[in-house]
Parts: sequence; structure tokens; C-alpha cells
Amino acid sequence: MVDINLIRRNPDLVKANIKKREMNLDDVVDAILEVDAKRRGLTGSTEAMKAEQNACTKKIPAMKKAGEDVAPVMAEMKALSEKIKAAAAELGELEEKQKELMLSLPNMPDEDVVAGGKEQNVPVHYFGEQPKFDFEPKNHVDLCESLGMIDYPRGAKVGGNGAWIYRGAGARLEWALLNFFVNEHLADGYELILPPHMLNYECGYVAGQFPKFSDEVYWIQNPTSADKKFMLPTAETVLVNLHRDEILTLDELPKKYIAYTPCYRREAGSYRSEERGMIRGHQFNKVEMVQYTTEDGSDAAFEELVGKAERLVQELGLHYRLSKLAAGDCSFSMAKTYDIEVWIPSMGIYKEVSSASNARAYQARRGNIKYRGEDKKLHFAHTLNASGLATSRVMPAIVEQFQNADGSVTVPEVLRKYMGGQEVIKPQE
RNA sequence: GGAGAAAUACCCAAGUGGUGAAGGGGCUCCCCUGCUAAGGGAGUAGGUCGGGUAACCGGCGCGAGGGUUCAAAUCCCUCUUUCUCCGCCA
Repeated sequence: MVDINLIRRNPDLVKANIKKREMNLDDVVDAILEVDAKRRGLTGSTEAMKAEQNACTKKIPAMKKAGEDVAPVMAEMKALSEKIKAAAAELGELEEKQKELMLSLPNMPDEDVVAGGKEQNVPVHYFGEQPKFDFEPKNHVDLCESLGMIDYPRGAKVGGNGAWIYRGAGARLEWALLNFFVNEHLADGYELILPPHMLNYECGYVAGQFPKFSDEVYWIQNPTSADKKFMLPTAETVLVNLHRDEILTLDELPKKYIAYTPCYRREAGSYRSEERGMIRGHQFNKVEMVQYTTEDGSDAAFEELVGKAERLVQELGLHYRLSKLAAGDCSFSMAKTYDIEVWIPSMGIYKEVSSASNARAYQARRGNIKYRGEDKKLHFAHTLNASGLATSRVMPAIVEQFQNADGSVTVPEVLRKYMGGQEVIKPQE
């Protein structure tokens, strides 16, 4: 949610900020201002009537006690309450309209975030180099199948399109990655959360997925029940809701969480033939980091999250690049985003394994997440999130970047202790 | 899944239609005291929305949302969560 005070004070800035995302919502901003002014006017007159009503109501018991006739007062009240009812109904409509309009505004990009779409993303730096092979390298789909790591046909058989099965060394490698990530975060003082995977609507609303993107998640509902839940598309959705409607104290900030969950996404219409294998699926594993900070603390937290995500990829020894996203490529709720993209040799491109974002107060405003500052006043908290990391893109990078001429794959050193000391994944005899 | 009970402030808790939602604990401040304990006094319904330069004024607010009424913590309906018992179950 964008700060209504900012819209009132500087609507042109809000409009310009949204244009950085290559969206034009000038008419929405104008409509908000119009509805807001109308609503505030009506609020004043309605509340004045209510004050009058309250005053009358207070008089009645005393009049009764004194034996006075209360009938005229009651008749007057009746008329007044009719007027209030009408005004309240109109007010309710205005409030709903304003909220709906407000929800359709994305977050304001930070000042240092450049305008434009994906093509304006800027690589910040590269780590390592593209591996050179003195043999014909295989792609990750072939490697994973020949090494018995992933079973695609049976994944499709039991789970349909976009599903796969980790097995054998693949399952062990996946498990090793998750353990490695979690342990690194624990060492950094993050609290591990194992959350529910089926969430109520409110969670998606606060995170900024709903109402606009409610089609992109899986909904769970029994035919005989009205109860409706959705499968989390990322653990961020649940982690930023942990402190919904809470007032945090200064000494508990920043709050640092991690969660391991699968991520469930419909990805309707986004499948492309070059994204074979596990590059894009309906379910993938991810360890997610989330921080709640003060207004002043979020820049430092952002740097920390980016640094942590980078460190994991570095320790794995993977060639990657860090990119700063242009405004149009930042997701709806985020003011600033850096992506870590690993090199996938067979695709010849860098693929996102981590996205680190600062939502500023956007999610906190939607979720009513506050803290009491040094000034004793309440402020909206800042929320930040970063993947650390998504395994489904890391594994293809590992098998492709670390493949050997004989079709085997060298296990990154940091993972070996999680794989019983295994150094190489060899083709099955 | 069935039956029942509950939700009031930081915590416990009273309150079955009428002015300002009891009381206790805790917390903050003050007094007493050489220090500590004990004791005495005062404050403590958070918030949020609207108006105002401000002091301040007003609306809402007893889990959430509706309804009845001149008036609702209190009566009615729906929902959420928690607890107890029964059933099922890793």
C-alpha cells in the first residue's frame, strides 16, 4: 500500500514513480484524490450527526428519571438515525472504492532504481568465469537423467506437466543444498521457521499477491466446504504475515527469519521450450530469508541479505552475476530488487536463483505491522526478503558447470559433508 | 466430523440494555526509608480515523462482520480462533 499522505502531498511524484515501471496509472491517482476528498468531507458531516445522536441518547435516561416526556426526542432521533444510515452507506462505498484503488498501486521504486523494463537491468558484478569444456558438454536434463538424479517421465505421470521427482543422488544433492543453506543462515543468527503451506487469503493480501495476482497461485477448497486456502507461492508470503497486526518493540528489531518450503506456482502460460527440466516448475524448493526492520535499518538489512545470498553461490563455486533490476522488473510490492543469476551453460544465459528485495513499508501498511520508535511514536516496519536460495535453478547450474568428460559431476566441496563425503556423482553402470 | 464452553487492556479478571467499561497484578512517576524489603499516593483502554497551526474537539473501539434498539461488552445472526468431551487418525 502506498502512503496516502504521499499521494495527497505529491501526486505528481507518485505518478512519475509509477511511470518508471512502464505503467501509467495517472487516472487511478486522480481518482484516489477525488474519492479521498469526498470521503473526508462526508466523514466530517457524518461524525457531526453521530455526535449529536450520542448527546441526545445521553439525555434520555435523565429525562425519564425526571418524568419528562421523551417521545419528541425519540422522534427526532429516529429521523437523525435515518440520515446517518444513508450517509454511512455512502461512506462505506467511498471507503471501499478508495481501498480498491489504493490496492491497484504498486510500490514506489527507490530513487536509485532506473526507469524501464527488464532490458534496463544492470549487471552489478560477475563472480567467476564461464566454464570452458574440452569436450561436448551435456545439458542438465540429460545429465540428471543419465545420473539417475531426476525422474521426469514418472514425475509427469504422477504430477502432470511441470512436475519431476528427485531421486538417488539427485535427492541427496537437493537435501544437501537445503541443509547447507539452512545451516549457514542459522550460523548467522536467523531463526528457522517451518510454516504451514496452506494459507488464508489475508496472507496473500498483505504480501501484495492479492487481489491482483490471485490467479497465479493454487487454491485449495473442498466441494463440501466454503473454507478456502491457497498454497504458498514463496515462504515470503507467510513470513511477512508472522507479525501482521502487531506492534513490535525496538529491541526486537531487526527480526531475522528463514524458512524452508516448497513453492507452489501455477506458471500458467509461462512455459517455454528452452526452460526444460526443472528451470520452471509448479513446485520447487527454496530457503527464504525475511527481515523486519526499522525505517532506518532497511538499507543495511538489504545489503546483508544480498551479501548472504551471494556468499552461498560463491561457496558453491558457481559462476553468476548480480543484477540490479529496473523499476519495471521489480515485483509489485517491492521498491528495489537485486537478482542473483547463475550461468546455465546449455542455455547460454544467466538464470535467477535469488531475488533480494526491499518492500520498505508497502507490505507493513497492508498488514498493519508497526513498531514503537525512539520517539515513542508508531511507525510502519520495513519488510525485506531474499531467496537463499532456490534449489531448482542451482542444481542445473551445478550439474552443468561441474560436469566432467566422462559424464560425471563433481560435488561442490561445501556439500560433501551433507552427502556422506561423496565427491563425484557417477553415471550408473 | 458431532456436542458444549469461551474470547474484555501488558497479564488475571468483574460486568445480562442507560452518564466516565469495576477490581487486582505488573509497569511508570512521587512520598516514606541509611540501603533493601514492606508501606502510602498518583497515573496507566492501547489504538485508529476526521477536523485544527496548536492546546484541543469529535467519530469508531470489549475476537471480526452484520442486525434489533432512542441507546449494545450485554439481546439476535454469521464468521474466526481457543479450550473440553466424543469420533476418526500419522
